Amino acid sequence: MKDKPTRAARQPRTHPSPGNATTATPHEPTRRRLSGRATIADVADLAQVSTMTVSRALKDPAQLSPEARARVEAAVTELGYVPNHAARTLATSRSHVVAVLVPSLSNTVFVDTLAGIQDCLGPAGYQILIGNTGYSSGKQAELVSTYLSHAPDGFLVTGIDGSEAIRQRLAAARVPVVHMYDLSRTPGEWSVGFSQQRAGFTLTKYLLERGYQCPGFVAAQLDPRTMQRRAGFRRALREAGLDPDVEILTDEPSSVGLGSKLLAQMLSHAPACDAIFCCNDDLALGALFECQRRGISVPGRIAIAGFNDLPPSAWSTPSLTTVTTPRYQIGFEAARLLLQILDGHPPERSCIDLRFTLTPRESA
Amino acid sequence: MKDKPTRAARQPRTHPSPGNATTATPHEPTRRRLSGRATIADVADLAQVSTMTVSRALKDPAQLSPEARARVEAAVTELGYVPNHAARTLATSRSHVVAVLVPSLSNTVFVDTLAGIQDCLGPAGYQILIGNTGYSSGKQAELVSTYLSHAPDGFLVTGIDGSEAIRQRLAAARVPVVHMYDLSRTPGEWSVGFSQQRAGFTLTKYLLERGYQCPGFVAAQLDPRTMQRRAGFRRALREAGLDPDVEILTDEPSSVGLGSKLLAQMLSHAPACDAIFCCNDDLALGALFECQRRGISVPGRIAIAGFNDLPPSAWSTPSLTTVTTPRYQIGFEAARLLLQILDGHPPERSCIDLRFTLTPRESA
DNA sequence: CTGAAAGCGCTTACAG
DNA sequence: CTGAAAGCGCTTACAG
Repeated sequence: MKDKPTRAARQPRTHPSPGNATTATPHEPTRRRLSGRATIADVADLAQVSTMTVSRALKDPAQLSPEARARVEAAVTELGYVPNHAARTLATSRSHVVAVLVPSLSNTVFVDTLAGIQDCLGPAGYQILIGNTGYSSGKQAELVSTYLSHAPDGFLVTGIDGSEAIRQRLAAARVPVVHMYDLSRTPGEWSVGFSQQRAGFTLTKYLLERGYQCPGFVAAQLDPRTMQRRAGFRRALREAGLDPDVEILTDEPSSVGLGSKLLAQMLSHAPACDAIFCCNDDLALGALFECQRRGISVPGRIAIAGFNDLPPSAWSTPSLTTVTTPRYQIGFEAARLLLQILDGHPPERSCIDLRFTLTPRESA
Repeated sequence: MKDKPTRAARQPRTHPSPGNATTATPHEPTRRRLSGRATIADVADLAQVSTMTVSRALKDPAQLSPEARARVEAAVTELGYVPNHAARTLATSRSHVVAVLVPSLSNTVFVDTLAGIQDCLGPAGYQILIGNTGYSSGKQAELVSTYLSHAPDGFLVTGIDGSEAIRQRLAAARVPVVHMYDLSRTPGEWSVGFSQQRAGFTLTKYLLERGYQCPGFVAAQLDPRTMQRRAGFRRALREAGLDPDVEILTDEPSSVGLGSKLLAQMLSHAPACDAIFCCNDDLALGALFECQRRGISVPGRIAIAGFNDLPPSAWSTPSLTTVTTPRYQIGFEAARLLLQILDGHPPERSCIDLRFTLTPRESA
């Protein structure tokens, strides 16, 4: 009696009658759980092997004898067996979930990045939990806590930059974190992106080379990446001996409508401004619309440049000069880096620079 | 010996020394699991109650004596205890995960809907898994399978419309499904949205009332919702005794650039066309850009109307006449409906009509 | 109001 | 190449 295995004691189980070992023979309906799904034990019974053998068949079929493998495979398809993730997670303490924190989804920027993440992580069997922080560090902290309870295997984040407290919670949880979009200067911190500062510098240089005398900087949201672009703008102007303070900054959320508004402000506060560097394409598009509304010629009276190269920017009239950013690649490579870390093969460089491209078009 | 509880047999556990029952007294470091996280057993030990009492304290504190509750609460905060979702899922066969299938994230339409879903489901303790089907029914089938293995408590879907096979897999899994965006005509099927057909009809009627003689329909992607709008367009033209066949349809993915291209096609194929109904705002914006490029006056020579009222549409020059859709509300209400179903309190009506609004502006 | 026991479905050493 | 046992961390009846 004391040798009776736990499994049998836990629950009566109907077995296929011992006689029909061949898969072709019809057998009694296999017992299912409440969930309605077949379990690994059902497969094992039907295939006449132990649950472990089924487990092995699933993760490394080569380990089995051809016969056993064939029987397990047949049982799996016959029962429509799908592994239960919760059970696997509990047993392995690997959730195969990655938490992704992005500051916004309202333009295509981070959506492209998510696509890259999905394309890398999906085939590797990972699910992603997407948290939209709305550029708020309170929301960030909240999401980190929530996701931590799901025990993700890793985090992919944009814009944790602000809060030291959040960084510490993440460190305490000993979960690997890859930062996206900017290049980290903190040693030992993984990052995939490009130099926001250099991108801002490059675009501004371009404007100066085109002969604009008084470029201005227009920005909203004012997240750290935007501020880096601004730093690049200022550096270029200073190097050229020009006034770096022609700027309109607001922490309102970025939008096309806001771009219209900010263009108007720039025009009235700095009438000499002959070119504006908008910290993103949405703002630039709004600025362009406002110029059209007022009959102001672009780039004749004022040049307009954006940032990111969103899809509409190539089609507006005039088309928008901008900086093309490797958004999809950032997601894909950040995910790939995380996978390498999780597999115990971290690369040497902790900081992957994916670069940006200046894309001159008609507006500047 | 045989009475030794399983837990003790499984793993040696260090208890706080029996003497110091008060929470203020320092105690030995509590044992943690490999995962590094405290477990319910750790909390139980520290609070000197059973694990079940902790479990109760977490879900219904009122059930406990004030003393026990206080000790559990103190232990929870001291250990930073966070419940393990995988264990809870396994024990309850409720995953607290909802799978959401959307056809695209590349404009703000479904992003708004996701926000609504999050805002409803997040506070209720649910996580969402977001699947982007890319308007492909193959991808749909794939995502349904993948997500089914995560045993979501429910599905929120847009555009399963196509495949009967997918509908059946979902039905077989006995998981509740709420359809979003159109109103289902299939009895017993939950849906939250508005009548796409009526919306198409209403916008077309408006164009006719404004005196346009030869409206045309421009559409891409050709998903079922787009085709419903087209049906509304055709009905309105037929009722007016006009030719409903002025149309350019393509199954290419929708984009601003494509809008420019399709406007050009319409102009050359149907020179008499004096108003176009674009099946979404991206297409309409592209069409507008193309008119600007060609120096064609809008709405003078040709009127342009869009669909959805995306944020830029209010700001273009001219601003875009369109149909405003309750995208956020659709997500929120669909999620709320799902929650009601999961709680065993389904509403009587299976079909929730959230309506649309005609938004006339400058372009038509 | 509180607890002992068994179970959820899987995997990890450890044997053989 | 294959299996018995124990464990992952929680909850659900069932008792008292």
